[in-house]
Amino acid sequence: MKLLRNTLLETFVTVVECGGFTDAQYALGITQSAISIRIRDLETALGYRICERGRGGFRLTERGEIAYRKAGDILRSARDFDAELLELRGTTTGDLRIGTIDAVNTLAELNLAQVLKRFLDRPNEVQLEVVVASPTELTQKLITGDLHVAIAPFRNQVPELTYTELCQEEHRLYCGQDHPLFDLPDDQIDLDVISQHQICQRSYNILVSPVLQTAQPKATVANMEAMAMMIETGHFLGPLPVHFIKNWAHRDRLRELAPDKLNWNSTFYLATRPSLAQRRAVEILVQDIVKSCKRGQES
Amino acid sequence: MKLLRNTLLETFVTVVECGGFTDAQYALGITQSAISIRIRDLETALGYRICERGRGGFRLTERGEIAYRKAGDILRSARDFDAELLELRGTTTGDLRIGTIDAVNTLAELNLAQVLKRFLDRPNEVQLEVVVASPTELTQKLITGDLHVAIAPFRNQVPELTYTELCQEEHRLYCGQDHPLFDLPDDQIDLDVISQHQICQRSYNILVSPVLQTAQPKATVANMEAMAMMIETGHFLGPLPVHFIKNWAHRDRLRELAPDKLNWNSTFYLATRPSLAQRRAVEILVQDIVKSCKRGQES
DNA sequence: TGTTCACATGAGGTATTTTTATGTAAATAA
DNA sequence: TTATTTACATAAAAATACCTCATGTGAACA
Repeated sequence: MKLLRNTLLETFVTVVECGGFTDAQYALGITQSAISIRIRDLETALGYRICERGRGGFRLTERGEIAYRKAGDILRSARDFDAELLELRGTTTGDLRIGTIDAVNTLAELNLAQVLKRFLDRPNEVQLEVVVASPTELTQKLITGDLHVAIAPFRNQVPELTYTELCQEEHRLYCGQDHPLFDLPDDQIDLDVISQHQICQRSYNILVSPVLQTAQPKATVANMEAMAMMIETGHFLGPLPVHFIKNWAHRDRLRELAPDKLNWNSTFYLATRPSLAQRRAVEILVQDIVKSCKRGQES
Repeated sequence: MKLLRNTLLETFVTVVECGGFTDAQYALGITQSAISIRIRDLETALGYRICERGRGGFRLTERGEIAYRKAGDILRSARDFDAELLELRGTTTGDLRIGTIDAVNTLAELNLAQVLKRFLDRPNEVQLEVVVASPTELTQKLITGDLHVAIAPFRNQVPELTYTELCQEEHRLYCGQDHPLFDLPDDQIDLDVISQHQICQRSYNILVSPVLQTAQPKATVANMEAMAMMIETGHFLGPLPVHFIKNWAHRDRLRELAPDKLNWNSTFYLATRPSLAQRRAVEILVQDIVKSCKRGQES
């Protein structure tokens, strides 16, 4: 049910996402002619062409590009508006857009999958959407309203958002089985030896180089699996979360290096925009997450 | 022309503002029955009653109150959205909501009336709205998008907004003709004498008491005319902008006190939200204001 | 050159919305 | 008490908007 329905804008956005009228038919549940008319009407209202279409392919015009972005924004806030008003009725409804960094599913203390399961088990009409991005992107998306909640090790906390501490994540340094250090006995491995080797750096979160005082890292990755793969090549050392290794298929092909000397902790936070915390759906999910984390730490 | 037209919400907001269906007919240009149906439809969609109506008078329910506020917000941002998309067409259009503190019209260096005149003289379809409020309220309204630009002596500047310095405003201390100090020769008036008397304090802006080290002020006003009237009672001394006095009808009934020792300057700023500065209408107005101020200072 | 693809257009029908006319209930007046 | 007015609700008819179906058009491609 839609309070703030706007057929023209919704059509436009769907058409862009489907890459043309023909496919959008099925997404919108109307015929291609209806779409054609709606887009024409929108263009008439705007006074300029928003997209080129036809046999040559579908393409947004320059202005159409801007219009598309703005339309997406306003439709998102319209959906939130709907949800807010409908929740006054007593039901839990609307979109719930959650963001995390990658590889959170193996964080035992949090157990996000379990939390989501519990949330979905409750009677509600909420539509979940999960986005994976870097902490910086998550922060941005929270502020613009793209996301309702996000979970990540937020190092730079901004005043617009509220943060709740969730749990710790321990990182250690690893090498692959083809790496020269793989077969070296423990007593021959110290920081000096380690610092002779190339490090693969994650583009956010743990910074290894300062501790080891190695040169600029030759490789940078923005994803945990990518990091694991780079390490598996045997060319790089790299930090990985302990919980991640436990679930990594080839964990026997990786070796921890000086775990007692080299380990880093990052704190995971749950972030929300205070104004959105009013939404019942958001409220419930946040409580679920926090509760799950407390339980995770006790056990 | 409306891109994001929402008949139900617009009807609701108008009905609330008109205080009932009957008056809203004329505002909306439809019959009372249509309004009745629209409100019923909105209530059906929401699942709860938003207002009590009938012979006993019109009244919002508790939830209706919340819905009304949220509806106002979303409609405002919908209008802004419209304006942004329509301006891509090349025309200058949309709402332009300006906020100031009171008594800016006599600020010779700024000459806001002249600026607005010039703006309206240009060919455009912009709808102006001017709001007068305190700096704190103006800041709030800018952040929420209630206002596009505001002019005031912003002492507490927040990072969400951008500020442009405009001009200075000089305040001096005055007394009314019935005040004991009114007829005292200049050489008998010094800070000690002055500090014996009651001060009328403005609820924001110039703080007189710290300088004079007088007791807590007995009277507080939130408006320049109110201040002038309090001073005219002969019971209070109070600060007023010099430019304001020049245009005050009863300026011969007021007397400046120790203008060489007691004068305060406040700096006027123009504040906008960076994201809104993109709007052509906002851009043009801001340029007009800044230009007018520069001219004002030269002459 | 003909065919196909992706959209545009027009006629006709269906849905939605509005108006007109009238009904109802509460407050006020007689 | 009863009549009247006020403010809104409702039903049916009228008007309008919207969609589908059938068909047209023009660019790309075989």
